[in-house]
Amino acid sequence: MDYEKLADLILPEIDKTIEDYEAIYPKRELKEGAVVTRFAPSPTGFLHIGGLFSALISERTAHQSGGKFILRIEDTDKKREVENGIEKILEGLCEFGIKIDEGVVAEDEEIGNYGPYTQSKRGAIYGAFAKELVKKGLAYPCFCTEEEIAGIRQNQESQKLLPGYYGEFAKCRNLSYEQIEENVKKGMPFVLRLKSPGNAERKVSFKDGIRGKIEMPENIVDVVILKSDKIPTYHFAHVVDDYLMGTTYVIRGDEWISSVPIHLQLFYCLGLKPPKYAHIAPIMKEDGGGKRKISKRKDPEAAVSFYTEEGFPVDGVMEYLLNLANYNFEDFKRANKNAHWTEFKLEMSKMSNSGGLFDMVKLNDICKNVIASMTKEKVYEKAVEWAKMFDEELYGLLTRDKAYSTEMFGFDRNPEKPRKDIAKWSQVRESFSYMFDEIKQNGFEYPENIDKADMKVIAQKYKEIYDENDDKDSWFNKFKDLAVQIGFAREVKEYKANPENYKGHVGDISSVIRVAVTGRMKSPDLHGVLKTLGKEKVLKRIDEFIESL
RNA sequence: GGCUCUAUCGUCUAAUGGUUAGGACACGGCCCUCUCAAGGCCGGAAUAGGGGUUCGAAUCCCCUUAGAGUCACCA
Repeated sequence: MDYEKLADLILPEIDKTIEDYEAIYPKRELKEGAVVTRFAPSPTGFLHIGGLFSALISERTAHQSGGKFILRIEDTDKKREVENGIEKILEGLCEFGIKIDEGVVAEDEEIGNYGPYTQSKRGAIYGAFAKELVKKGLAYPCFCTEEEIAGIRQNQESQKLLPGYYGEFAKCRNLSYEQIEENVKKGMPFVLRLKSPGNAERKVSFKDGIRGKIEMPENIVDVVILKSDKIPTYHFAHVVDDYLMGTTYVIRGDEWISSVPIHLQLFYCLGLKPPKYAHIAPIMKEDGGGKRKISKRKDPEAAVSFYTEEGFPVDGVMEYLLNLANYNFEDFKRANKNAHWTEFKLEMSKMSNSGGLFDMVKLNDICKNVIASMTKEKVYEKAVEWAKMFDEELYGLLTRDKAYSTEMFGFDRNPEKPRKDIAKWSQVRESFSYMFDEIKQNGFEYPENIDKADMKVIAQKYKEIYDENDDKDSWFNKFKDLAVQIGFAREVKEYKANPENYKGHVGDISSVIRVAVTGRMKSPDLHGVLKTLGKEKVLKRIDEFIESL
């Protein structure tokens, strides 16, 4: 058959060749060891935590090598597309500090010399590569209907054969030029299939960056490369795009691992050199004893917006992801307390090759540490940023008196042993509610071991000796003096040694004042709380407390 | 079902033929302490099962079991 003629028959509108495009997109000049990676999501909804993970791995791999990180949009399936899909992805990446060197940077904006980076705008390019395949006799039009394909499949299943369009089942493989021409002239829809040169007896092997050597049977299926609307399938688009864009390292989810033989074959048929591959395990979720891939539909925590809404610090989420990626990230953090996560050298070989469970508890811990290591000014800034978006009332309260709020975030924030209580900004409201009359809950959590009469005495007497200017030592000495005055032990130890001699101890004095002022039994450093609250609030609250008794 | 991958404390994992199988999170106890948090110390907790190979196996091989992925004109 005259394949040149066939190519012109089925792809008449294509007038450029692979060489033409190679001239438009020349080979990149990269320094030794520099890697080009890409993140290539479909705009089918919000950015998934697994997507962020994969983007992070790709971005790190590129940037720590001095290479480039590309964002490509794979919008070849219009049915699944979602409104603002691109924007949502961009927003998510930006939020978490993933920097894009090339590709789509806004709904209708791209940067870089290897574009367009949106697959729906690359039709002619795929056409050229497909036409080349037809000319080589390595691709052919297939006119089979959905029903026919289903029939073939059923037949194969009943015979327990490999399902798919291949070998003797590939009817359209052997169509003559005349038959094809007739079908085309009749306007019959067709797809373009690869005429697979594979042999199931032979193996292909490749070295995966994470899993090492993987060996699989060659692909023998005549996969579709161009759908009936001339839009490429993922397989074909991947090969064409990553070749032309100069991707040197394809990092993607491990659901692609079993299609590698197809991709390798496509590169081979086109006479192109394939990139390196690394397939990362998905993030899993515990589900009734078993585990399953974290799911967009069922799990709210699958969306990255969940983390921003909850107010997990961005760096905490990234550190958690890095921790999931490389076990030695923890060691790195221990050795470099104040280092930013971008200073960590991610190693592909240290990636786990089975999917780990997403551990919200661990995320919490990491986020607590991240917040604990911030200055009070930073905490203020971040908390305000979050509140502005998600808690208007809190935003108003925090910004009403910046100095006050900043002091509040400074409670127990000493550099050696920083207080670790909040993991996310949404906890600020509850944790610091007592600092604001507007959100302070009513009522008091009375200590159980102290008589109400004693509480009253303590509160009244404390009012008399309270001086908002006391430093911490003299402030606490007043508690001790007061304790002794009313038959409580000056030191907790004295009380423990002879409990029968005392009604209580100095700790009980502070408990009463703590409850009077904050309403609760637990609080950070009481001296700091009183000082920040200020004389007016303190006295008013003590009065309210006395009245409540 | 075919193909591929995986299997170490509850969880994430370290130990690439020789370790009392290590760490982190979580959990429990003690200490410190005006409460809480933090911190310090201590503790319980694992090589899926069965066969080999070897002086020696978590590690290599085989089988079993379990889980994951994939087998579209979806990505």
